[in-house]
Amino acid sequence: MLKISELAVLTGLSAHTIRFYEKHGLIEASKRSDSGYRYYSDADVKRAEFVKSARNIGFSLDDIGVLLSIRLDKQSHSCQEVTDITQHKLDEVNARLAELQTMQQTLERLLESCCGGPENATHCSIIEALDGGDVTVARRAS
Amino acid sequence: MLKISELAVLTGLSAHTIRFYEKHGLIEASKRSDSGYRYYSDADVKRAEFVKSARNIGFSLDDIGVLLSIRLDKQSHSCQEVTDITQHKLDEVNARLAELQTMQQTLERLLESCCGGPENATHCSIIEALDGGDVTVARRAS
DNA sequence: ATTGACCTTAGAGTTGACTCTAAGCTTATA
DNA sequence: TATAAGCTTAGAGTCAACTCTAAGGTCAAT
Ligand SMILES: [Zn+2]
Ligand SMILES: [Zn+2]
Ligand SMILES: [Zn+2]
Ligand SMILES: [Zn+2]
Repeated sequence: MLKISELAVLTGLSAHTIRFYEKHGLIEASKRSDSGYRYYSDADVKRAEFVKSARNIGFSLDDIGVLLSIRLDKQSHSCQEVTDITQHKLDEVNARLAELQTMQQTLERLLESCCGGPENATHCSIIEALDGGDVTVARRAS
Repeated sequence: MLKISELAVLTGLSAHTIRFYEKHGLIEASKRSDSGYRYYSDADVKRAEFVKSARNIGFSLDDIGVLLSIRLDKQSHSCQEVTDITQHKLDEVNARLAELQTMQQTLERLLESCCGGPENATHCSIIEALDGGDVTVARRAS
């Protein structure tokens, strides 16, 4: 049975974050000492590590809640439910990637066009480009 | 001289957002009617379009404030100041791109491994992978 | 017995960029 | 002239995921 700071070291989450996740139903301490201290069993640790893994991949806390409920009762859930969540996340990631790639290209193009020197910016092609409005549009969809 | 809703149509920003940007020093209405209505000159429109362009590229409102002050007095600023901001933004974009690409790969790998079918999830390789913790790590740096 | 490190809680604060509300003027159209 | 559409303000609310604070209780070691 680990104390919260030990679980924190193990997972790389802060104790604050662990309590925060508990409040949102993601992590549990199966035991409490008489004084109220949280104690985490092996199963609790596994669960916390599951949460951390899902978080690392980029799943939202809400998604993780659903994934946890599937993990907890695999019999009552299908692979399709799991792939639905995963595919949806991938779609989000791809959409954001496309936006960022457009931004990247625009920024690179702007950097190439500007001399970057110490002289004054009266001739600056970046300022000109922004003034002209001839920059590619790529704004957040979500 | 345009009213705020006309500027909104022109820029694609909402009137709310235009007022919000004004509060943050990004957009100005050079005239007000006796009743207090904002009126935007051609120069104001250009400025608003500059802001919109910079926003489209992904610059933060703070960055845009700096870019505007350079635009306003090009004599006193250098191309280097402009490229510094641009390069810094590009660095951010590249860092986030790397994270998202890792997420993308992991999600794709997970999706390939799962049958996605309607049968129950007792054998689900996605849940297994999250349980095992063998997922690539790619979390936000900023 | 006294440090000092660790734990508890409820709840407030942070970030960035909006987004909306309420209450009340103003202006344009019919 | 009445109705609707549009404008004003200050200020509150939203989102996600933390992050921190205050005030106090607990525990291990000296
Ligand atoms: Zn130059
Ligand atoms: Zn330049
Ligand atoms: Zn399956
Ligand atoms: Zn599966």
